[in-house]
Amino acid sequence: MKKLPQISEAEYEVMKIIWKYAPINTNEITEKLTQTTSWSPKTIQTMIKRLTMKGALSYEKQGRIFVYSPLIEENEYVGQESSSFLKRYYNGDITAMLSSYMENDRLSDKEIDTLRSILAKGKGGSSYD
Amino acid sequence: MKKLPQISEAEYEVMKIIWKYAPINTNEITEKLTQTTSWSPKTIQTMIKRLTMKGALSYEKQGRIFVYSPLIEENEYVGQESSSFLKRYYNGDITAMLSSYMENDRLSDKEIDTLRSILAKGKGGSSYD
DNA sequence: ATATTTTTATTACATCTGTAAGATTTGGAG
DNA sequence: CTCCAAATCTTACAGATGTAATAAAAATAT
Repeated sequence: MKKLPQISEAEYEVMKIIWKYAPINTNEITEKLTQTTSWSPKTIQTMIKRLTMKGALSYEKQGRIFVYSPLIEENEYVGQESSSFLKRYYNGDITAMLSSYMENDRLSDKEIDTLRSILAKGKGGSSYD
Repeated sequence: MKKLPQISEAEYEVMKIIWKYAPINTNEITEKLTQTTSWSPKTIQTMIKRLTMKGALSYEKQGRIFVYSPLIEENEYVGQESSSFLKRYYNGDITAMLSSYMENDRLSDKEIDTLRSILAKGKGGSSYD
């Protein structure tokens, strides 16, 4: 697997918009983000620029404006971040995370149910031989 | 819940040692960390200093040396980080994370089994009334 | 008491990030 | 063809982080 670029927290917010709406131009990105954040258009501009420099975005010139598309997949990126998060805080063990959530009562009954049914779809129950 | 200090990635490595071995002095911390990292003792010193300034560590002078103890709980800190991770990447929904792991075949059979049994301990199965 | 060693404190510096302002380029109006 | 408004590019700057080196303080040996 190729090495994904390092994306900061604020940059990630920009990526989310682009993943959702690409191809999308600067103004549209700015419009979406000013609704959910307090960033100035200049700040958003900087984020977009940095993301293209980092190789996270490609753009196509359409007349005067640039239209952006992601160069990395959301799925892949989130997967990488998840795995590095688990490694750092749970020794790479997702069962340890769940376990900790259970023990600290951070799961609602509904969530437990949902998790059970997600896991039920797995390859065979544990009672098979 | 009180606001925990912001701890960087490298600082967190230091915290892990202290959580595990506290009360522990500088030399012992340095010894442990040079075994697992490539940091110079000076660097480790800086981390310790910053952590005390941030209010993550307390120390007690024992003659010439300082002996450190954590001021924040590992559990609490990891919990906070987990929750902010989930919020950022899975909209705060841990079931979404698990779901994504299932769908991308990132769980081994063994892990699925373990997860099932962790969840089995929850309050009543979904098939009860 | 003083020199030496050990420990802690101060300073350094480049990169990354958040947060923009200012400069420049260029497509479109006239 | 020229000028303007819009879009992009360059520059700025403070705080956090990684990574130490240097300076100062203090305890111990002599």
